[in-house]
Amino acid sequence: MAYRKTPAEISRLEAAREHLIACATSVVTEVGWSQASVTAVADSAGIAAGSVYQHFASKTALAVEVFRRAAGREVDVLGGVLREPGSPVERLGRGVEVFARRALENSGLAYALLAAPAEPAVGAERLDFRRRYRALFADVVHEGIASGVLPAQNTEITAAALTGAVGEVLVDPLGSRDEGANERLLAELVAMALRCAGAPPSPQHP
Amino acid sequence: MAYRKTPAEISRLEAAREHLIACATSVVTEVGWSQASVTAVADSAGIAAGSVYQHFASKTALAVEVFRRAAGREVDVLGGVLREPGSPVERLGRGVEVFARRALENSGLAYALLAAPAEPAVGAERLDFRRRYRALFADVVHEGIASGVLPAQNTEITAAALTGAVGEVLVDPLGSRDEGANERLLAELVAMALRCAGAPPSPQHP
DNA sequence: GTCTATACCTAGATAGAC
DNA sequence: GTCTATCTAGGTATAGAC
Repeated sequence: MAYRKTPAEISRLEAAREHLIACATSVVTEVGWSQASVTAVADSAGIAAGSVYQHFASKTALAVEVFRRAAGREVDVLGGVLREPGSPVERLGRGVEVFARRALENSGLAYALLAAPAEPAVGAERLDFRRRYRALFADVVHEGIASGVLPAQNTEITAAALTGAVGEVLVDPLGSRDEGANERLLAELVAMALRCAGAPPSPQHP
Repeated sequence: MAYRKTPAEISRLEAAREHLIACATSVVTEVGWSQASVTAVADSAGIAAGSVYQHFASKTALAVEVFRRAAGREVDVLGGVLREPGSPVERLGRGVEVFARRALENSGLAYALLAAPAEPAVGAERLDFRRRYRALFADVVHEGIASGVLPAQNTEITAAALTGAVGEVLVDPLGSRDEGANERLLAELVAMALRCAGAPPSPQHP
């Protein structure tokens, strides 16, 4: 009679795998993809380098999994915000604010997702990630055009600009990093985003 | 009596060095930083790998020089366009158009300068490069505000957004690559940039 | 299943002949 | 000064003991 894994064994394995992914994510967040060697990740997870290969066929496979998990969370959050009630312009503003706020608060991860040097396989995931971000923004802009609150425009370009703008501000943080400065930065980013989409100037952003 | 290099010897050496830089630039443009090994660059220049070290102390030093030359040219071109006669809004539009056009026409180089995975030393140069681009845009936006044709805004953020937006469109080219599409893309990028800076809608971009 | 030890490969850099 | 040949370091992946 063939041996079968018990549920307990399966969940132990999965837990180990999840732990490895979580530790790898931390390492990448702290030192970037290029410095996240198999040895460094294994050390962080408290296992031997060789043991990594019990869970992933290659370092690349692990890196891709790490990227997909983190990117998926960010896309889900942004998607959720953009689907909340409100006018397209309000939702667009909140979406940009949430995107940027999360990036500022966890800049290591944001940098890893958006810009940090990485191997080609991760680069391909990154392209897909940015496309999904742009698609989310483009949908809201499109809604705004359809409902007449935004002028006609190439929604792909506006969405790409919003993604690129937040990324640019993030990668090379402007000015100081104190709390007040971050809040002002966010407000000004949102104002810029609304202008970019063609929303009429609002009294609170004179 | 000590030996001195003759002028002819000096210029021959400099010529060899320049040739090496030019070939390295080509290689980087074609295959990116990470694939531009010393061997590949030396082959391209028609010399042995070891001979590279007659001209540069390390691969990193060569890479930095390649980056600085190319980035310096781009900054000079953009600076020149932004200083030509015209209103701040006109100049801003032309600047974005020139930036994007050059990037589209030589996308390999633009990608290498703006986004391609690279070693840390090149990454540092890239940060500086992007800062210089942003400073140029920020100056024109500032002029526009001072002369009353643009609304008050954080010029650093607007400038960062313009840089990021063009980079984003560039790194993942939208749509087809035929001539007409490129021209439409450029027109729409410029329209987006002017909205982003808060320029009033013009009749030619309804 | 996990560890230790190691094989293997790539790529930067160096030494010595010519 | 340039080439050929080689050294070395760092990192992925594997083999075999436990």
